[in-house]
Amino acid sequence: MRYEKGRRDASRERILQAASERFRADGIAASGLSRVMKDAGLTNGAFYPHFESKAELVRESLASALDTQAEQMRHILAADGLDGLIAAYLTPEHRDNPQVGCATSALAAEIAREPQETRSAYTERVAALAKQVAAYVPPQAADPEATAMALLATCIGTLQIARAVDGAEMSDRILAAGREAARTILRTCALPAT
Amino acid sequence: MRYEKGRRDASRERILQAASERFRADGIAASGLSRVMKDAGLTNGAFYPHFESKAELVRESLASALDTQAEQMRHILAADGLDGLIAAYLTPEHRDNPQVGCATSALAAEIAREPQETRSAYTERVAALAKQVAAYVPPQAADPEATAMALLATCIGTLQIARAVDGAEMSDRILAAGREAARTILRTCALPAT
DNA sequence: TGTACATCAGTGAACGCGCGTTCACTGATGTAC
DNA sequence: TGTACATCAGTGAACGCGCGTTCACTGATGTAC
Repeated sequence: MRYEKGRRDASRERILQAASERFRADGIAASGLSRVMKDAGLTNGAFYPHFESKAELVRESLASALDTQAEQMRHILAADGLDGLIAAYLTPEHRDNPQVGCATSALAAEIAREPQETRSAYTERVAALAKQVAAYVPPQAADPEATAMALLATCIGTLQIARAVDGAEMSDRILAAGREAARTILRTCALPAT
Repeated sequence: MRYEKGRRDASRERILQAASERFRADGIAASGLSRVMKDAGLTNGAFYPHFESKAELVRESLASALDTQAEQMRHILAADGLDGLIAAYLTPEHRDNPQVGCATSALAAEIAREPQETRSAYTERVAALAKQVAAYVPPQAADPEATAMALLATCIGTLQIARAVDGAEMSDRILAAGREAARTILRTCALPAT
């Protein structure tokens, strides 16, 4: 090794972290590689020894963001269950900091336009997330994974609309309505079927 | 008039229509004006006599798409109520044709990054849509507009995840879970409070 | 009715810029002796 | 322990390209007489 052992890996990690934040903040298409590399403390040309294309960076940084998110959710669920997850997800803080928030909320529409390999990596992780959440859904639910998926969808849709509207008051009301709806889904799946 | 009366307006309308479809299909940042103008059957240079910037086109075409959507929803609600709306929104057809579908599902994250004027135009229309939907929410609901908003959020989040994942089977299951959750929100808001 | 003119929506080439990508080169470090 | 060398992560200029935007010009049409 001509540089300290692990330097290459550390650089790669910094690029991934910078990219995943930049993409969530500004969108994938609107984010240039030069800016990402600058955020990572490197220059343009150092990109290609680490990744073969922007598409690969998108796939890897998305996977990394989703893995981090899964771990954070695991802690929240273990500590405070689904009510804790809803309360932590649908907050003004999460709304106002997309760059460190849920990748699906920030990027879902762009992920849908990515190549199959990226969408496949995304799908695996969403399925795993749903399984994780499903473990905390009341056991009386007919289909815990479907309930988990719907709960996530409600949270994601709510956060996106809360981000898109202008006016703090309306945005806060949207968050509150989303929290209420998410809890409703939870409460109702535990009731006897009608 | 040197050209047929109304020709200018017709061109403007074609540009707006082409833009709103292109943006929903490929995203705002990833869509070039040259391509939009070509879709509209015009050349590059004809853009600026109609709009002062891409930002203005985004604002106008988004407003146009949302107005069209509001009218379509009005018809669906009048004919089949909220169950009809849920059934029409969370379909494979809507999922597979974003270019003519809900602008929020296709563009929410990008709208959040637009200038205040655009977000304000968006907010007005979302509020109007929520009012429209709220009129069909069971009158026992504590806050019909909040329920309407949450219903829309659930539909939007579900459609986005269904578009982002790969694998038709999983995507179809997500749509089904979303339909179920949306109906749950509706049914439950009509129950006496716990 | 026929002709000359004024109008202006639309044309298409060009601007500077940042994009994703390539590549010849640098220079800090570990290794060999 | 000191010196010469090999390595390779990173540098930074350059590539062609499409972006948003500008502008001198065209030519089909309505109007004036």
